[in-house]
Parts: sequence; structure tokens; C-alpha cells
Amino acid sequence: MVLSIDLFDTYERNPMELSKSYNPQQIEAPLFALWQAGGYFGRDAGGFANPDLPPYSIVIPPPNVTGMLHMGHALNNTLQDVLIRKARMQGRPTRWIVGTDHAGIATQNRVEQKFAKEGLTRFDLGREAFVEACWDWRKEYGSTIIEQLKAMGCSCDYSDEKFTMDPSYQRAIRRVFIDWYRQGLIYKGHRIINWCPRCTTALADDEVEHTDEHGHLWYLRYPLVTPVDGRDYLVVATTRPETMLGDTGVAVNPSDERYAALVAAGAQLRLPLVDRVIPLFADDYVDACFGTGCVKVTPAHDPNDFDMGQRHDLAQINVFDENAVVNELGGRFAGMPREAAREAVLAEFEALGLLDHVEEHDHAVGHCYRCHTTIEPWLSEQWFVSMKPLAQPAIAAVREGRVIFNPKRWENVYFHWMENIRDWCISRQLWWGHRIPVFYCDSCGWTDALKEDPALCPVCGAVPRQDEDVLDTWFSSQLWPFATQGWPDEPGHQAELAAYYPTQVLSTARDIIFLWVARMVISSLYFQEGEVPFKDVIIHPTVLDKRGIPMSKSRGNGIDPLDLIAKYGTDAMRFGLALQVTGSQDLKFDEENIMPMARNFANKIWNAARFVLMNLDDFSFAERSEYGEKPLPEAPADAVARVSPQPLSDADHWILSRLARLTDELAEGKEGYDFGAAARALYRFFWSEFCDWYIEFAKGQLAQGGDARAATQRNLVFVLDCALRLLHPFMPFITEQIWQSLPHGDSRPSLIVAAWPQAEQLAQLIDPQAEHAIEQVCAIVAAVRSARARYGISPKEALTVAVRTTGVTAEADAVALAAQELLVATLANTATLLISATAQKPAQASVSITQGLEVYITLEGLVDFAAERARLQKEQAKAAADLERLNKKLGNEGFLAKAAADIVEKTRCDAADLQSALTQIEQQLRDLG
RNA sequence: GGGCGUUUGGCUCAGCGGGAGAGCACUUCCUUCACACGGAAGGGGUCAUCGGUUCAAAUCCGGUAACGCCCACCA
Repeated sequence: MVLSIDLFDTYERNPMELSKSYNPQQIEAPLFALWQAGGYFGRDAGGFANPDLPPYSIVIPPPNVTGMLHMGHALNNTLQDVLIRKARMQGRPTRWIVGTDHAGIATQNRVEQKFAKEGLTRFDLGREAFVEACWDWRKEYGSTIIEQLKAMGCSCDYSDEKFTMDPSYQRAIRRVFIDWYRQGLIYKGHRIINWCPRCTTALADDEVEHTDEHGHLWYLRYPLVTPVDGRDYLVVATTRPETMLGDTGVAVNPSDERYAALVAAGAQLRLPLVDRVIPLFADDYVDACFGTGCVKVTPAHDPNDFDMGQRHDLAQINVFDENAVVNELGGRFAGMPREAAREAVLAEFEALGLLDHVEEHDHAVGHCYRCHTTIEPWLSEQWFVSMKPLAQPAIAAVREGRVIFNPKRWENVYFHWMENIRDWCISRQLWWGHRIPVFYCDSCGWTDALKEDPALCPVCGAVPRQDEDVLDTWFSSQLWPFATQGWPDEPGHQAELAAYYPTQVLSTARDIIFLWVARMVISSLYFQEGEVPFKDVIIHPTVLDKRGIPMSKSRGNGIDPLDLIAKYGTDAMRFGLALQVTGSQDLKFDEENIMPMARNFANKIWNAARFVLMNLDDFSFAERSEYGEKPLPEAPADAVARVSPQPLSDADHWILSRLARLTDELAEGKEGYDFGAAARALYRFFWSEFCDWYIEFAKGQLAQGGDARAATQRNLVFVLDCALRLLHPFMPFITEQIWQSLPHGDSRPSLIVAAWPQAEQLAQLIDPQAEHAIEQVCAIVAAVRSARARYGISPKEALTVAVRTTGVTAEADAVALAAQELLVATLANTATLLISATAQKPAQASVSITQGLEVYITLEGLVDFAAERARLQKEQAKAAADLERLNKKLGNEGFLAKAAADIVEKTRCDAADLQSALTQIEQQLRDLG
């Protein structure tokens, strides 16, 4: 997207005019440039933010530099943009921090692939050159996803883009590492970790994905060195026979009587193939009921075996190298990959008659979350963070409601993880990343973690070496909310954090609650003086394809958000996604089902705006400032000339009342992050109320000329203006484009910084009487239209219609409706219209009973008595059934005694209305003969 | 083995204690001066199932089933 400063001045506002057709592609790029040029994405919103209001900040979950925008990003960033745009319109200083994650494994893999095409490995280049190549790669491709965010209209602060390997971020990493190291919270340990033999690095427990796989349980015979009671072998069961090369014992449960004598006798076994003598011993870990009750113990290749090995002082024999190929300790199997080794081991067991039998067995197998290679539990020396002490405050923060998950149920997931937390393996055998800041002196044995690289050993003056490993990417991601704000040592970072920390909300997918969200809470509580990183966490649904299957490259079922933008427009994509956000954990995205709807909605908005603009030729809002009989709120001081409504008719009062209710629905704190409900409320108001009814009412009022016309113009402009404001966070482009053409009178130059409608101010527009009257108008119009459809009468043919009000408030309704005769006459196209509480049914008329009304439509010579009778009989049946239900309720002592008074009263009214309707229907049926 | 989610018209879903709703699809009519990416009128659902609580349950509680997700060291 090319940006031009000039654009701000030369942007063509096309006052009072919109192109005949809505073309999203045409309007989006220039508007985005307009916003950027105005500086609206910055903290002060181009000077329009109110510094007295509390700031509102969000950190974007930093996409990987290797990332390409996918549907998950599209959804998540739509939600964040909705929140930040609303806060900005509310006048709060806002900051949406944007940037990318260096993504250790993902980026390193990408760059390695690039060199692989030239037949090179990273070892051919050497560490320094390879890291340099990663930086080059980042410079070339790293901003792709940022540009895609711009195409989505995201109002991030692009002027201050962050990267998890920025110099200041590197200092944050060192600060954190050193602090925890000195506190003993970071330590080096020799233990079994999850090893990816393809990425050749250690992984943390939650970077391993477990999937159930069909496998086998092989029963192997291990001969006893000395037969006991005629028994000369034991049978062990294993899913991984190749690891037997590293077996250093066999364990049974201490209370297992089958083997008690052998254990007591100190029995030893001769490990087949390798001819090693290994002990039989008892350990509580062993489940006597599984397999044969005998477990082969491989301390170097299984975490449980490792623990048992420690308890029983067994040797740890690591038989695999870093690529999971059998090493020299595997004897004649050396050089075989683990799969081949398995086949070979089994073949030999079989040949020796030592393969007892085989069973089918399903079990969970771990896979690398980056490349899906099967994980090898592998003994090695790694760095760990001691998590238990850090988890306690993080549990408390959520318990105390200082961080709130939405939906709340995700807190249980968080608690479960935190309460069962294990130490975090943070070292990675990669080159791309934050190198562990620990230095060693091989001469004197000195070692320490340091802020600056030491030139010489402080003890003996020799040249020290730095640890070869880099840190887990998530170790740096956990600092994102504060490391992006200058912590620990950027000038001015205290003021920045004081204003914008903690951030307001974090929106993300559920799959990184542990990897990222939980660890941000932990590190923030530790390094930000007990402060949480964000107040709310939004866990949005996962976007699946229309069949409910996760989208992925390998499945080829992914949808590119940029394609959707090209096909339907950005606003439609954003609105369509938001529409589907509920508390559910999944979102089945069916393009055909949702996108045309969203696009049609945008088109509807466009055309409604065109209608309004087309009818403003003689509009002049500046001359009049009163609000009609109902005084309206003071206009905001910064928008003195802003157009205000002037309700004259009930229709005017009605639409303003509906607008006030909508505004209340969308008010701060009421939406509860229910984006779907907000989007639906906007859709319903704009389409079903404003377009379907008010614009139709307005046509008649405009045609009257004079004061009625002038007032209607004001109301149209006011309601459209407010609706655009409320819609803007979801559909920023189309609303801005229209707003630029609308004579709203606001002095602000752009909708993005225009004031959010205040529910409290609009509340006085709520008018239940007008709502009731217009509901009845709509009911009459619908009844006449229905009769037209039934009898095939053209809308052009004017009809004679009489309406009798029959409800509990019949007299008042008749008076109120009499004032609406013009509306009814226009929309129902009547030649003569009579509304009263005593109207009589003309001889040849169709009768519709609805909403406390009887609508008589004279159809001389047209009434099809058979059809009318059939219809009335159907209505009679329904009314009778409904009435029976209500009467049953009213006859129920319990209901009368225990139900709320207003419910009982309403039921009585409904029953009375139904009774009267039923009587009328029966009368009509008799009249029809 | 634990925890969680989903189950409402043909499809995708909303509603979550007192009248079964929306969009799409379908049927009929309408190219009227905002919009055919439109307007109008219609047809279509025993709200998975069993049991409980309640005056009242699609809505709350419990059981069951199906599908899905997460966690967990039974080799």
C-alpha cells in the first residue's frame, strides 16, 4: 500500500454524493492512507484523544515473521480492531502495539530450506553466517504479514513496530534470564527431555502434540542368568522394542507375588542381543495389572524409567544420537535409524525364539509441534525454569479476578495447567534466537550469566565461551506486553508503562493459553511488581472449515482472507467473521453461507446512505438547532454544529427510540465481548428497522415538504450518522467513506476519531408509546400486503381499508393510529382508510386479526370465500390452541400465586386479546357461511 | 483415565426460565423514482435422548448417546 501525505489534503470527500454502486476495492486503500496520514493510529489519535480519559492498550499476538495471514489472524485482528476503534472513538488514548515474533524453529527451518535448495546445510555456513542469513530473510519477508494487517484495516500503531529480537528486547531477555538465574529459578539439568530428531533440538512439554496411534505391544523374553524354580526367562511388554538396547534393569511391583521370590533372590537377567546382565528389582511405579507386570527399564529413553533409574542407581545408556540413529552403544545396530532398529531388533528376537507374542495396542505418541516428527525422549543437559514458585502468584491473579478469561470456563484450563506445572525446558539447540547469556571459562571453571558479553574471564583472564544454545521462542514472547514498551531500560519507559500497562485485553486462540498467555501472566507478575499483563483475556473460537475440520496447508482446505477481501471487500469479511463469534470453541466457516450475507449488508448500507444523500438537496442543518418537542442531549462541545434530530412524527420518535436502545445494547461493558451479538444487533437495526421501515416512512414525510421534510432530513442524517459511528469498528471503510459525504456537521475530520454515541444521552429518546404505535402501523401494513399476496392484487391498486382497535387499550390505540393514517395509507396504498375502536366490517371484506387490531380489507368481487374460510380456520385453530394454553396457565393456582405479577398480568392481557380475536374469527366464519 | 465444548427448521447458527428466531436455501409475486448484492408474501422445527427441579424448561440440575477439543508417565 503506497502512502502519501498529500492524500490527507487532497482526499476527495465528494460531499453529498456516493457512487451509484458500492465498490470496496476502490475506497479501501485511499481511506487507509487517510487514516495513517492523519496520525489517528497513534496514542493521541492525531490530537483527538482526550488525555484525561484512561488509556486503552492492546498488544497484538505477534505473528511469526514467517507468517502469512490466515483466517485465525483475520478473526483475531478484527476483534482487536473493533475494540481499539471503539475505545478511540470514546476519546481514550489508544495504543495497539504491533510487531512480529522471531519464531526460532519456524524461521530457522525456513532459512534452512532455502539453503537446502543449494545443497547447503547451516553447518556449511557456520553459525555467524547463518544467523546473518536469518536476519536477511527477516528483512526481506518479515513485513509481509504487517502489510496484510493493513489490508484488513487494522488500526495498529505501525509507526512503532516491534520485533522480539530488537536491541531493547535483547536487553529485556538478559535482564529476565539473569534475575531468574540469580534467584535460582533458572538452572541447568541433566534429564530426559522431548527431543525432535529432525529439528535437532529440545522442546518444552507443551510443544509436544500427542496423538493416539495404532501400535503394538511386543512381549519379549529376557532370559534369567540363573533359572529359578524351572523358570528361565521373564517376559516384558514394550511399545518400543528398539530401546531395549539401552535397558539397564527390569522392574516389577513390590507386592506382585508372581515375582517376589525372584526379587528376593536378587535375580539377574541377561539382556538379549547386547548380552548385558541387568538386575530385576521392585518399584511402586510398576502396575502389576499391565502386560506381564514386568517392565523393561531404559533410563536414558523414558522419563519414568529415568526416575526409576535414579531410585535404583541404574546406568543410563543413551543409544541414540541427535538424529535418533543408533549410536556406537547400540553395538551392531549402530547406524540404524530408530525405525530400522526396531525392525532389526524384532527380527533377531523372533529368530532367537525370544519374541513371546504381539498384541495390538493404541497409545499416545508425541510429535514436534513444528514439523510433526515423532518426539524422542532423550537424555541431555538443558536449561530449565523452576515453575512452581512462579505459578503461585499467577494462580492467585486469576482467582482474584485481576485477570478475567472470556469465556470464563477457560480459567479452569489455566488453573489445571498452573496447578500441575512442571519445570520448563527453555534451551534450544538452534542458532536463530536469543543466545543464552551464560559464559564459561574452561581454564578456571568460572561460569556466570551476564548482561554484557565478557571479553575475558573475570577470575583468570582467559577467553570465556558463551553457551551454544538459544532460548525457547516463548521465553521471549512471554515478555511481549512490557518488553514492547521499552522495559527495562529504554528512556521514558516508566511513563509509557504507567500509562499503557497493564494492557486492557488480550485476544487469542485457545491453543496458546499455556505456551503464551499463562507465561505472560507469570513473567509480568514477577517483573512488573506484581502487575498483571492484561485485565481481560478473550479466547476466540478456532476457525474451522465448513465441515468442521481445522484449516491447514497439508489438507488444502484453507481459505485465504485476502481472497475473501478481494471477493467481498474487507468490511464484509470483518463483519462476516464477527457475526459468527460466540462463546463456542469452534467456528465453522462456510464462505457461501456467510460472506454473501455480509457483503449484501455492506451494499445495503451503501444504498441506504445514497438514498439519504439523494434527498438532501434542500437540507440545511445549521439553521435549526432545537430538537422538536423532546429536547435532545447537549451536542458535544467539540461538535457544536453536529446535526441533531427533530422528531415530529411517531415514526421519527420510533426510529430514534430504536436507535437509543441499540446504542444502549452496544454500550461499554454491556457487550461483554459478545461480538456476534453486537454485529447481529447492528444488522437487525440497520436493515430491519432503519431500511425496511424508517426509510419507507421517510419517503412519505419527505414528500410532504415544509417542516415535515426538513425534520425528516435531519432525522435521516442523525440516525445514519449514529449508525455509521456504531458500525465503524466492525466496518471501518464503508462507514468512513459514507461519513465523509454526509453533512453530519461534526467538526472532526474523520469518522475514525468521531465521538462514540453516548447511551446515557440518547436514553431520553426512548419512547414506548411511539414504539407501540409504529408496531401497530407495521402490523396493519403487513396485513394489507398479506391480503394482496393472497388475492394477487397489485401493489399499485389502492384499497379500501378499515381498522378496528380491539385490545385492552383500544381507545388510546385508535387515537394514536389516527395520527398515522398518512403512513398507513402510503405504505399499504389505501384509497380510503378508517381507523377507530368502533369500525365495522364492510360486507365484502377480508379480515386479518393481529396485534390488538382487526384489519378489514374491502375486496368487492374478489373474496374467495373458500380460501378465506380455510385461512380463518387455520387462524382459529392456532388462536384456540394458544388460548387454551394461556387459560390453563391462568387456571393454575400455583402460577397465580408464584409467578411474577407482571407475567400474570401480561398473560391475562394476552388471553383477553386472544379471546376477543377468537370471537371475531368465529363471527367471520359464520358470516362467510 | 480426567476436564471441556457441541447437539434448535434442508444448511450455518442465535436464543439460555414465561409468545420457537435469523441468514442462506425453497415456493409465489414484484424489475415502483436507495438497493434484484433488492422488495413483498409464504411453507418448513415433538429445540439429541431419559430423568429431576419449578406454577412454568429449548432455556436450570443429573444420567445417556453421538461428534469434537484439551490434559494425563501405565511400559
